Amino acid sequence: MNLAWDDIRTIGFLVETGSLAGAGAALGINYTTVARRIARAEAALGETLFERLADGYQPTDAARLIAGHAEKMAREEDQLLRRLSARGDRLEGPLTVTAPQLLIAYELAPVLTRFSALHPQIELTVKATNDILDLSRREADLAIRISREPGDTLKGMRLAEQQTASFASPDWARRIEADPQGMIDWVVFAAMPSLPDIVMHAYPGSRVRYRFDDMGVLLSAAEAGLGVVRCPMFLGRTLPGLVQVPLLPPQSYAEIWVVAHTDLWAAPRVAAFRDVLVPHMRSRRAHFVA
Amino acid sequence: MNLAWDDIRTIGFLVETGSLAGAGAALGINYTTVARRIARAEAALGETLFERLADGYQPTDAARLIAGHAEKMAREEDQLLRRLSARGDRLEGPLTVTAPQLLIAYELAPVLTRFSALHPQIELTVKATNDILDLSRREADLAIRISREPGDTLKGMRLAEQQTASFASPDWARRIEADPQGMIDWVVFAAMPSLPDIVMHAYPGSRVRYRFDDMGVLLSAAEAGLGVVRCPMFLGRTLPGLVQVPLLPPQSYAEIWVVAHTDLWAAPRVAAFRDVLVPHMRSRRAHFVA
DNA sequence: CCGCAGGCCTGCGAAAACGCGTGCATATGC
DNA sequence: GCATATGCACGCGTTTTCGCAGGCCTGCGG
Repeated sequence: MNLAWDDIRTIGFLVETGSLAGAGAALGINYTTVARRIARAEAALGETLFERLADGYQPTDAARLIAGHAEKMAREEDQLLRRLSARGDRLEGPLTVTAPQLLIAYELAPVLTRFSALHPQIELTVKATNDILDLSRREADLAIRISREPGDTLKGMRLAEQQTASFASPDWARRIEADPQGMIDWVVFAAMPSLPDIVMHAYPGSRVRYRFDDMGVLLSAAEAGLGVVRCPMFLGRTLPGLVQVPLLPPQSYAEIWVVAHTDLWAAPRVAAFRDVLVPHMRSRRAHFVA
Repeated sequence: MNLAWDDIRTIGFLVETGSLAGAGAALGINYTTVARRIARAEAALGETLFERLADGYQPTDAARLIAGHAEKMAREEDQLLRRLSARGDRLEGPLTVTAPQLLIAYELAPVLTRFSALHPQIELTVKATNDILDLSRREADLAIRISREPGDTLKGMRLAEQQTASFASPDWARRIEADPQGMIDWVVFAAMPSLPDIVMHAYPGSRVRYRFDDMGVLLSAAEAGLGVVRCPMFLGRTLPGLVQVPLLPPQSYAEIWVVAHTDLWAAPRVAAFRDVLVPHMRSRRAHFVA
């Protein structure tokens, strides 16, 4: 009764994904190989680990037990890899950074360029996504987040405070100036239930014209003149097709933070990135507030 | 930079044993394979893990770091295997029991016979050794120990109290009875520094004649008439060539315990063994004390 | 000085593991 | 009712991994 560690790992992935194909993709191997490893593990244990059903592999209690321990072993591996990559004082090798798309596109691009120029030996991977990647699982080494909390086992540093305001195309801006009490179209984020009371009270002609579930599209719509948008100061100020309109006074918004796992915070590559990022953001602090 | 779990495990063994051959033996694989896995891991990490020296593989800091995490992963695997083997309500499969040689030879043999007869489906392995096997590492499922403490993460049950007394060949017994103040030879355990004060005081003719580092040999020497021996009651009473002599009054000695890891204590196979062991020992309690 | 043992590297052939393509079963949608 | 997508089993050929045997180096003891 001997169980290979790689088979334990495979069982964990299969329980997690629920299908041979899913586990294979996650492991970067062919699904046939997953099936063979399961068969081998079952033979080694003399126990059935999965029921072969029409819609996939259904784990037995034994498989779930193994998966639980595989999870813990995987956490241990994560920590090992973090510590390994934190070692070594050379500024070379891979570095993965994540940040929201719009922040990268309109604010951080110069930081990336400058960093690459300064450290050509570091292979920089940028994950532009609004998803909160799991830094414990090494989905990224460093994250720039729009959130007040650095997170659980993470170390963080505040880069900037932010405010939001209302922006619109120059055409809309002129119209509002001419007739503040007239009809005003807004384009809003899909999740937002309705316009703020303060707007409805001061500008009763306001109405929601469009909803979008993507901030980039939302901003394009505003630039195209579909209506007024509420967005962070830095976006409204940066986008060429938008000007600020006085419908909404500047409101406090989530701060911008840079965070990394405690194990990696002081690692040379991560520190080098911060050394470019932090001065840049410090010099642009005024850009994010009214 | 991807590291196979089996390679992590291999690195752990190599750091622990210090040589390819040792790690290979511990893993049950050819040492050439160990060398290849190390080479593969080094390539994957882009880092040297071992210095190839004349007297073996010397781990670098990185290898030691990996080995530390491999250790934790191995503990996790141990726990997994314990829990897996504790599952299942069938009385079949492997069971490993350890106990001191002399206890097995002179006291537990009937227990083993009876257990095998009762549960022929259970493949019983008996490790007869005075070494304290690590039950956490699954070196055995159940241990019978002569010690007052069940141990750390173990669950235990006292089987019997014990006393020691002095025994010798019938020849020596007669000689002592005839002339208690005459010269009396003792055979003692190598570790014991000298005869107890109580003996030297009441029988000043006592002297240490031989020392042995093995209890079995020590008893044989006493049976052969080389001298008086101090040993547990049950041994002196059981061995055909020995009779009790009044030099030493019965003294309290370490108790006999049965212990198992908490995870395994209630497992069917382990419980079944206790169900044979405990009544047997209970019925023989008087055998172990004066 | 030389044989020997421990420890390692290398090349070769066998064995195991792997990826791919094909085919089958079931569920889903038009 | 038929086409399609998902998910898996099986067989084949290839790649990788493994064990084995021979040889090299070093330190040790006769």
